Amino acid sequence: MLPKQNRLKKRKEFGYIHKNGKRVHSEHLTLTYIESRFPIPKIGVVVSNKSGNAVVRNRIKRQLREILKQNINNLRSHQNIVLSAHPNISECDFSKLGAEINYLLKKGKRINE
RNA sequence: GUAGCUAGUUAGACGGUCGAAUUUCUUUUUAAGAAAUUAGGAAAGUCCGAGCACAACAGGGCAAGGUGCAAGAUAACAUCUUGUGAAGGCGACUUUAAGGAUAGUGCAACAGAAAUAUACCGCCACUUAUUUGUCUAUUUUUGUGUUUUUUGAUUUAUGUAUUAUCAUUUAUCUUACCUCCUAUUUUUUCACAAAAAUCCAAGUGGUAAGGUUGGAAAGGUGGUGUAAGAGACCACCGCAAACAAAGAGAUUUGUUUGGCUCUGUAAACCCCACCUUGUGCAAGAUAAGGAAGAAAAAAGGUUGCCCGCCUUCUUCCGAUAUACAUCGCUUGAACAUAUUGGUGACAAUAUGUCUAGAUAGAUGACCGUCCACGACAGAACUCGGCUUAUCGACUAGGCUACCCCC
RNA sequence: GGAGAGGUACUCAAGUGGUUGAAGAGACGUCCCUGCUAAGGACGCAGUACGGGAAACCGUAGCGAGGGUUCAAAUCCCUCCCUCUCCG
Repeated sequence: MLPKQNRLKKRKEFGYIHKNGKRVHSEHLTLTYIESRFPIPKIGVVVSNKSGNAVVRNRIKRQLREILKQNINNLRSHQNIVLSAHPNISECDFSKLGAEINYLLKKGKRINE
């Protein structure tokens, strides 16, 4: 799990980021990000109801959070990130998800060089 | 040994690295460290029943809805247990929305003479009229015209037969392909015309045996009986009612009586008996109000309606603004073990335990080893059930049928 | 988490037990009309599966799926599946 200070929590925050943020896409994921005035980066994960039943959705969320946790020290400060999964996400395994997230973070220039 | 029946249990294991939530303790002061605990048999579907919370849920009536063999269990139930009836299985055993159709109403297409009541055909008796020719029907003969095979569908009759089926057979319709394509004759079928022969009507009453249907025709089979017939009578079977016995009861057994009353449908309306206030934790609780104006008849609330009951409104100003919070929230019809009572569901007593409580939502991610290679699947206020999904593994000094050996 | 509504042809849909060939409209296909197209007109369309037949045609199943009640179910009852809406 992510530490509590790094989580996005409020419904308003998710709505604001979805409305005003910039997006980067890959085959199974979408990364939405926006600048913020707090130095600590905050991350939220979204998996829709169409991806599968509750067990599948929970496992995907855990795997995505685990990958983000490994990269959290490399992330640039002053930003909020929402990672959304596409409905066919259940095809991917752990290593493929990690590759996709790295690709997205580099493409969106979210990582400290 | 094979095939089953019943009742249950379980739902990968071990190790390493990195993390999350709750509680407690310690140190430091907002963080860190340690320890303990951290998802199921269905957590699911939300199909029933309760707790709990709020709303004057006081109360009465109507409407609406639910349940439906008996006795019991339970906080309650559309649940469970033990029995009864019915159905299925060689059997162990399983399944069962199983009250009332003689309280009333409705519906029952098509077919059929007739659909819950009738009397069309037929059968029988009696009375009246009466042999005539027209019509009609049948048969025979003659003449004219059409058709003639095969397959399929529908249909008539006969035989076997309880029916069904099967075999033979009659007629009509459909027409691909093949053969012939000129004419004549014979036979058969149908249509038309002519001739000859035969039969003929109406009414009253009795009867429900027979009449190609249909899911269903109002007891069945055989006999007696009769003008013809009939539960009109008899034997056996079946149905219904009353009585007696057994049982707590559903019901069972026996005896007597009955055939006027008697089709099916209540998962159609309905009747009988019993039950139901509504909304649902997004329930709800915790806060800051003040001023002015209107007002006794209306408005609003209380369940769908009526009675009844309860409350009061409008405007302006201001406060609260991470209320996106805290509580509700987990000690409970709880769990484990033992004893006792009960056929059993279950209950009582004793001892012990505290065993998820998140809020973008924790209970995990990755790696390694082993095996049978891991199914269905994720708590969201809490319980009791039902239903549905599910790779497998295992248990019972349990039970049944068949086969083999002693 | 809680409360509801619906499912009939390619699409929109009618049909609440009974001769049903399961209305109707659009779309689609064929033909007519026109020098050509559009519009218009006619016909066909529960168009599927299985069995029989050379064919015409006949029989059975089929209204989201599976059971039940009934002589008879798209319709009545039960259980599942799918879609949509509302409650901060």
